[in-house]
Parts: sequence; C-alpha cells; structure tokens
Amino acid sequence: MNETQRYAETLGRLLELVALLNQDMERSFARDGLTGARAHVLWEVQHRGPVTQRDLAEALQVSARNITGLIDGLVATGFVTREPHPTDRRATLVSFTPHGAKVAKRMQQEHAEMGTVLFGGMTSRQFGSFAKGL
Amino acid sequence: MNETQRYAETLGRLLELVALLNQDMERSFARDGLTGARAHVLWEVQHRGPVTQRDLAEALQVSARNITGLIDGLVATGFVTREPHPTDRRATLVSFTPHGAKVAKRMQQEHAEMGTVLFGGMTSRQFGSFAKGL
DNA sequence: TATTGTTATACTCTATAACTATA
DNA sequence: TATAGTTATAGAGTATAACAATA
Repeated sequence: MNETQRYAETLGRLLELVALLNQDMERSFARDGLTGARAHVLWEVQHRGPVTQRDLAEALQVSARNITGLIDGLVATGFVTREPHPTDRRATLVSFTPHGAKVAKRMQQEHAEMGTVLFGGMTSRQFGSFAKGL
Repeated sequence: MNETQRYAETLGRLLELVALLNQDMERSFARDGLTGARAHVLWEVQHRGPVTQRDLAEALQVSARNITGLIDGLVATGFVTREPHPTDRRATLVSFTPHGAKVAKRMQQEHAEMGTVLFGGMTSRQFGSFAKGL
C-alpha cells in the first residue's frame, strides 16, 4: 500500500471515529431532552454568558431565523429564557435557567471525560504527537 | 493547565477540525449537486456495487423510509437507477448511472487528496503516532 | 408469517425574503 | 438608513406506523 492510500485510510478512520463520538454525544443530549443543534447553543451561552440572538447566529454561523427556532425550542423545554437587552430594545439576551445551567455544566464535564477516555491511554509522547498533528 | 484540561482542549480541536473538513466536503458535494446524505449513499454503492435499499438502510443505519427518499432524490438528479432484483421481486437494486459512477470516483480521489493535505506534512514518525492514536 | 419498499404523517434543522420595531 | 428579531414559506433529512406485493 502506498502513502496516499495510507493517508486516505487514516482520514477515513478519523472521520469514522469522530462520527462515533458525535453519535455518542447526540445520545447523551437526547437523554437530557436536547438535540445537537440546541446543545451547541447551550455551549455558546456557557462560554459567553447572556448573549444576543444575533451574536449566537454569528458564533454558530447560521441564519437569524434558525436561532429564533432553536431558542423557541430551548425556552419551551426550560433551558434558557429571553430577557430584554438593558440598552437596546430591539435585542433580547438569551440566559440560562437554573436547569439549563446545570445541564450545560454537566455537558462540559462529560466532554472532559470523553477527552480522557480518548487520550488517557496514550503515552505522553504519543499524545504530544497527536495533539501537534491537529 | 492539568492533563484533563489538555485532553478536553485537544478533543475540542479534533472535533473542530473534523467539522471544518465536513464543511469542506459538503461544499464539494454541493458543487456536484449532492447533499451529504446523498453522497454517503453514493459512497456505499461504490464500495458494494449494485445494492438493495434494505442493505443501504442497514449500512447507513437509517430507516427504510429515509432510503426511499434519498434514492428518489438521486434518481431524480441522475446519479443512480432502480433496477429489478434478479431473483427477489420485492427488492430493487440501486446502481450507478455513468454520471453517478464518474462523480463517485472523483469523490474518492478528492478524499485521498484531502488525506494527503492533512497528513503529508507530518514526519513518518508523527504520522505513525497519529494513526496509531485512532 | 416475514420481508421489501412505499404512502401517510410529523418533527427538526436549515435557508431566503418580507416585515416590524427600534437604533 | 441600518439592525434585531419574527412571520411566511420552503426544502432536506429523519422517524414511526400502516400497507401492498412478494417470499
């Protein structure tokens, strides 16, 4: 097998591995009553704090209309609230409910655990090479 | 920063990298008039040859109904045909049109090129470590 | 009886375009 | 004029359930 073929195969394994990771995460989201798209919104809110829908649309690179729908869903299921923006009456700030904050925190812990499961078995040298490759 | 944090960060970078790769592939599919889901069907047909919808549903782990829709789309856009199964009159065999075969072959070449872009810059030792980590 | 694929129905994610309220 | 968000509309992908044809 030549180099090109080895690269192609390795890329295939990489994509498969990440697809499996993503399936895992989706299942975990579903247990919390979340979809992947809504979980990504929570992730952003956790990293930014209360945030306008406009900023969420830019951060996630989706349309404003899409954010409206995602926030509608997250409000209806009790993860976030829409609060008035203190200075701009056109804008709304998306903030966590206590439940949303709890679930987002757990998501972050599970992310860290997944990293340990994936990389914890490597030697420090192997991990260094792997991380450098990204 | 402790180990757990390094692992979590590296996992984040891995997921981001693959998300970018997937965006790249989606754009490439779009140029061919394909969506990601339809491209996956072509990929399976290329690796299996003419195949029943049932087998496609199992290979892609989606419902039979979903395959019906995807094949409808691929037939309408000229990538595949539905042929009668030679021995089982309930089943249909999904086969490439010449156009579908050509696009699928190019997809495979682009996949190989992407592998080379990703890994070609690594030393052989680095690549070995990376590949082993998968 | 069991299996293959389709029809019926519904939900989520996504987009563009038109519109309202506000800046 | 420009921006933030919603309403209107549409299409893709996904699912379950009921059904027809065939095994």
